[in-house]
Amino acid sequence: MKVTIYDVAKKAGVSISTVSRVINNTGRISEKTKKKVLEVIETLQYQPSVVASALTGKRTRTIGLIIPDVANPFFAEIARSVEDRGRELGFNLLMCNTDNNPDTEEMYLSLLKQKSVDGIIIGTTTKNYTIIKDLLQERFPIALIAQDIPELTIDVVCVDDFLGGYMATSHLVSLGHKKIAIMLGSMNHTSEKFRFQAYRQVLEENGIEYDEKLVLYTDYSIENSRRAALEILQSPQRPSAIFAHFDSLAIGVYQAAKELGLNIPDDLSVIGFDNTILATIVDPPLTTIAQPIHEMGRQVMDLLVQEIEGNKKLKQRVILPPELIVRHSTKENARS
Amino acid sequence: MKVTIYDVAKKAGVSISTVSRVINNTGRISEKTKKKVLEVIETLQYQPSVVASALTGKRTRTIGLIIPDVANPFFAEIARSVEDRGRELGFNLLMCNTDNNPDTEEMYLSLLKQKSVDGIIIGTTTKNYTIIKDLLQERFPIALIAQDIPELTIDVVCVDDFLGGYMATSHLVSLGHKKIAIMLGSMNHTSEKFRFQAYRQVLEENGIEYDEKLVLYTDYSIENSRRAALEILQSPQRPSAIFAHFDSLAIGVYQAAKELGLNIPDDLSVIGFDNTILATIVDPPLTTIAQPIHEMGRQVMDLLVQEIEGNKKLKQRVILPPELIVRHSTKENARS
DNA sequence: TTGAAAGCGCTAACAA
DNA sequence: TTGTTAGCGCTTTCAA
Repeated sequence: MKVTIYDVAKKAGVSISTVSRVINNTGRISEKTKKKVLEVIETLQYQPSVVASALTGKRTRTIGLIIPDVANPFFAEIARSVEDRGRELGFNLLMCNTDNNPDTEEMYLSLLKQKSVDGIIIGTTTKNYTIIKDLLQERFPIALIAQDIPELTIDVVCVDDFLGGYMATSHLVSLGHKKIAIMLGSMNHTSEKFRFQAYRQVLEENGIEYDEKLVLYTDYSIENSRRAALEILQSPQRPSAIFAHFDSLAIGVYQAAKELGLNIPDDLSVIGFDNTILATIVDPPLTTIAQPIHEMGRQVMDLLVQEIEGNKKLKQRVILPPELIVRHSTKENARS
Repeated sequence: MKVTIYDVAKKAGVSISTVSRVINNTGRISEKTKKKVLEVIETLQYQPSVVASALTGKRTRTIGLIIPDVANPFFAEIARSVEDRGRELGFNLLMCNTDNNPDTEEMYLSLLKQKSVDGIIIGTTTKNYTIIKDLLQERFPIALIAQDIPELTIDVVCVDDFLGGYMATSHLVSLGHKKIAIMLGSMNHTSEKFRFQAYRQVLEENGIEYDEKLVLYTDYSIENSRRAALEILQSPQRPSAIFAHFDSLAIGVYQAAKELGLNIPDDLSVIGFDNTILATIVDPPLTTIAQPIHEMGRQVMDLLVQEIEGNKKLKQRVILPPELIVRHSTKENARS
C-alpha cells in the first residue's frame, strides 16, 4: 500500500501534524524531531499526496495550457517556454489542444476547473468570451498568450503585432516593392487585425494604393496558402512581394513559387512572421518578424503565478517588441 | 464558494449518496429523483471535484507524458497524437520535457506519482532503469513510446527500427551508393542501435566494406549535424550518400551541402528518418523513413488505458512498420 | 430506492 | 514544541 503521513508519524513516534509541519516547513519544530521525521520520510520513501493536500485547499501546482495545436511549431515552442518557466516555479502543465474549436475549448475549460488547476493560460483565438468573463469574475487566475482580447481586462502577454506588421511591410516597401500581397490565416485573430492595419498604414504613408485583391485569405494550412499563392502569382496583379502572417503560410508561398518556376527572392520577396524553426530551414532562409517566444512564455507564467499567489492587484498587458530578422527571402524589387 | 455535492443534495432534497449515484450512474435510482437531481445539478452548475473523488480512490484521469522536448517536431507530433487519443478516452496529459536529462526525468517521475496520475508514457531515451523497474514492480501503469528497453518487460509501441534502417540503407545501395555515411544522435538510443545494425547488415549483404570513418556522431542538434557533415564532406572519404537518423539531422546535412556548393541529390543523396513536417518543407523535399506517428500515439494510449483499467494481463510490444517515403533528396550515384 | 456514516490523506486551528 | 481534531468533497459499504 501507499505510504501515508500516518505511517511516517507512527514510525517516527510523533503525530501527523508534526510530520505535516516538517514537510511544509511551517511552525516551529525542534531540530531533533525534524531530523528524525526527515529520516523516516527518507527510509519510507514517503511522498505526500498532492491530491489530499489539494483537498484541504492547497494548490495543485498544475496549470492548464490551452493552445490550438502543439504540432504547430509556433505553439510547440510556446508550450516549451511556458513549461520551462513552470518547472522553475514548481508548476506542471496540463496540455490541451483545441484546433480552435470553441466546443473543445469549452470542454477543456470546464474540465480544468474540475481538476482544480491553479490557473489557465490560453493561446487560442477563442470566441468564448462569456466563459472567460465568468472565470475572470470569480477571480480565477487566467492569462492570455500570443493573443489579445482588447475588450477584456485580463493578463496578456503578446508581441506588438501592429509594430510587427509595420516592420514587415516597411521592410518590403524600403526594398522598392509596391505590389505587396498580404496573406492572412483568419480575420478573427486579433493579432492579425493589427498586422493588417499596420500593413495598410505603411502603404498609405508611402503613397501606395491599397488593393484588396492583394489580400489573401487562407486557413492556417500550408496547403491552402500554397493554393492562394498559386492563384495570385498567376493573376494579372502578380505581387512582387508577399507578407505572410505566419511562417507556415510563407512555406506555402515557397512551394507555389517553386511550382511556377519563380525564384525567391529574385522574382518574389517573401516575409513571414513568428521566426519558428521553419524559417531557418527553408531555402532560402526566410526573412521574418521574430516573436520573443521564450520571453513570452516566461512572462505569462510569471504573471499567472503572481495572480495565483495573490500578490497582484492589477491585470496587465505585456506587449513585447518584435524584431525584424532579415535572411534571404527578401530583396530589392527587380521590376521597379 | 464552489458548489459541492452537499449543495446539490440539499436543494434536491436528497442525500449526498443519492447525488453521487446519479453522477456516477451507479446503483438503482428512481427516474423521478434522478431527474430532479440532474435538474438541480444543471441549475447550480455543479461540477464534481476530481480531486475529492480521486482521494477516495478513483482515477484522476490524467496521464503523464515524458518526452525530451516538445519543441522538437517529432515529439510535438507524438504529443499531439497521444493527446488526441487521450481526449477520446477521457484522459488529460501532463506534459514533461526532460531534454533527456536523467535528473529532470527522475524529478518528474516522482512528481507525477505525487500528483496521482493514472499512468505514465515515456518517450525519452531514459537511463533510469531502476526507477522504471520499481514502477513496474508496484504495477504502476507505464508505457514506452518511440523507444524500447529490450531488457524490460513493459508495454511499448515503436516503429521497427531495424527494418527502417534496413529500408533506408537498401534504398541508398539500390541507387548505386557505396560510400554511405550514417549520422547518429547518440548510441544510447536503442532505436539508433537497431538502425545502425541494419545499416551494417545491408552493407555486408551487398559486399560493401564497413568504414567506421563514415559513422558520424552528433548530439541531436542541427548545428552539430551541420558541423559533422561539413567535416566528412570535405574529407578524403567524402560519401556519396548520408543516412541521417533523424530528419532534423538531415537538415544539418542540407546546410553543410549548401555551404560547400554541393547539390542535393546530384552530388549527395540524403535520407532522413521520422517523416516530420521538416521533411516536407526543405528543398529538395527529403526522402525519409516514415514513422506512423499518429498510430503510435493512439496505440500507446490504448495500451496504457487497458493497463489502467486492469483488463490486461500481459505486457506487449507493438512494433509498427516504417515506410520509405521517396522524395527528391536521393538519386542514383553519379560517381559510380 | 434511499440515507447515514466511515474514511480517503492531508492541513490548520486550537489545546496542551 | 507538539498533539488532537475537525474538516476538505467525494465514494461506498451497510442499514433501513
